[in-house]
Amino acid sequence: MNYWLVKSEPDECGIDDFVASGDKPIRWDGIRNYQARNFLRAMKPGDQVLLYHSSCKQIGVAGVLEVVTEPYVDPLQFEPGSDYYDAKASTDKPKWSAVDMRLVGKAGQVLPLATLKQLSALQTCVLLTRPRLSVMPLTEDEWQAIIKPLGHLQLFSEAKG
DNA sequence: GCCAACGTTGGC
DNA sequence: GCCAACGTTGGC
Repeated sequence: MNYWLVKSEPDECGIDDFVASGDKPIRWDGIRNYQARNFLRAMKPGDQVLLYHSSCKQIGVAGVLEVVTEPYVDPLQFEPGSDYYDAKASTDKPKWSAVDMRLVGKAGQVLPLATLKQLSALQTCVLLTRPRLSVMPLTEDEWQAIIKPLGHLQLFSEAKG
């Protein structure tokens, strides 16, 4: 099993969207960066994923997701109306991939970026060393270092409240 | 293949 | 709104 971190603006797709979706997975699509895509393509069902909220009031880790499908062709690349349409992609030669994820749990509080920056285990973490990458792997040590201070996770049934 | 110009991400 | 850090594009 692998560990990952994905970034999203909560206005686009945040932890509360996963809470609202409950058991039903949400498609993680619209990745249009090759490095991020290549990491996404390495995802397997059962992999654990931290959801990071970016460009918002409370920047930081908001909860835990789980990969539920193998990576598959992102359909948005073929939809001319979509923000994620790619004229150079064809059904013969698709360029971009997506996976489905579902909520594992929502953090009681967002674990802020400022706190992450202080964790010694994260000093070499891709999150802090490589800006602008929206899908990245985490080592088990990095995962543990974030999960601990993240505290109790509300399961989707709880989080719905 | 090089590199300048431009666009995007994302924290502050 | 600003700007640093990148990635992409396109001329040559």
